[in-house]
Amino acid sequence: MSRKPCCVGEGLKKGAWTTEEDKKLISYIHEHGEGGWRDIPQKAGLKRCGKSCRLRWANYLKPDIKRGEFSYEEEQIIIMLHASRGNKWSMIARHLPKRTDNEVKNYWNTQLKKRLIDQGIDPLTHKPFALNPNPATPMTSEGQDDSNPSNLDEQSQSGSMSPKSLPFSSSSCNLQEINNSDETPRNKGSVSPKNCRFKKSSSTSKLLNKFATRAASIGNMLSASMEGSLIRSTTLSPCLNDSFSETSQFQMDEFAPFSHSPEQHITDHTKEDIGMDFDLNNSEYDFSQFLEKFSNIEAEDIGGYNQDLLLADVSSTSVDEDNMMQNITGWSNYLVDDPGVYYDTNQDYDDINFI
DNA sequence: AACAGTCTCAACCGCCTCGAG
DNA sequence: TCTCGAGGCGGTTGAGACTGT
Repeated sequence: MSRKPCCVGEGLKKGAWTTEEDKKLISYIHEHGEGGWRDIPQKAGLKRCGKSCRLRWANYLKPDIKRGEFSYEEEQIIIMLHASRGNKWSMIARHLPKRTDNEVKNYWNTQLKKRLIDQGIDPLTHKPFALNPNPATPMTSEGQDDSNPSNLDEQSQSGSMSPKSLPFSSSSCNLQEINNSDETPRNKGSVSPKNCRFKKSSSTSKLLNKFATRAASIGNMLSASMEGSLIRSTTLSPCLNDSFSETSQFQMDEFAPFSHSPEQHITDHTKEDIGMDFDLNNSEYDFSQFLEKFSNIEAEDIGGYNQDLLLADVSSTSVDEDNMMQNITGWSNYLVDDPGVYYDTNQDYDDINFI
């Protein structure tokens, strides 16, 4: 059995729509409403197939479509949802009011994907292409010219520094490199949420800030624990304390996403600093629990954005330890690595730890 | 100014899903 | 339960705009 193609027919027009055609379609839909797309062309006097009409309406003519540049918040949402769900453009678009799946898809393919590649991250897996065995020369604000394309290429090829993400690169929060270092993380690119803060311009940013902080912290803990060489709490606590106190005022006691066993090689001191309790010996973690906990924190403080919408599509998938680690590392890197990242003007570049 | 290369995004294509009969 | 078709979805294409030489 073969299905006849939707859009075959003599004299059917293809290609760009004219304003005249647009007017006809708009007029018809205003009068009769959406639906029954197969019959619309004939009734509206259009030499187009119904499918083409539906697409034209849905992607372009619909009155509540938002066009133009994507905001910082929208970018972050796309990246997060793509990381968790892949190329589910319609699903992602549902989280971006007034954006169409086609627009989101185009934006990903033309902008975000390239940006991730520039940063040495595989846009398909959302993981680094490869860890850089030779960390790039530490960066300073001096001598960096973002507008210099040759600089950009070198940086992207090194996989260590995103031109667009300066001064806060993903590298500055690269957990694995931190753990491979003999030096204290503080001196060699520790995960410092304070240094990797988002704009505070919106509720969504606040939400993302919190998640970034959490993810980075948890990533640190898991990574250190799995290597059996836990970073001393003194190296972790400053950034955590800073970030938690400044960005969220979390009630840390309430946040214990993976709490089960007290038996682990995390020192009590560290746990205290982190403010949470893990069962690192448990082979599986329910990542959705983490998200659920996260979404419930300071619900009233999130403002207008619908967290449920953001988190609704995160399935309750149990992941193994490796996946958990990769997810957290990847997400935290994304969340702190963006050209729109807020830079605290009270802070010197010297305070920023680059690898 | 002319040309070539690159980028963007609207539109198309073909497969999939789901509901009606 | 099966068939059929409308609508939905993601991948791909290509025309036009843009940029560099």
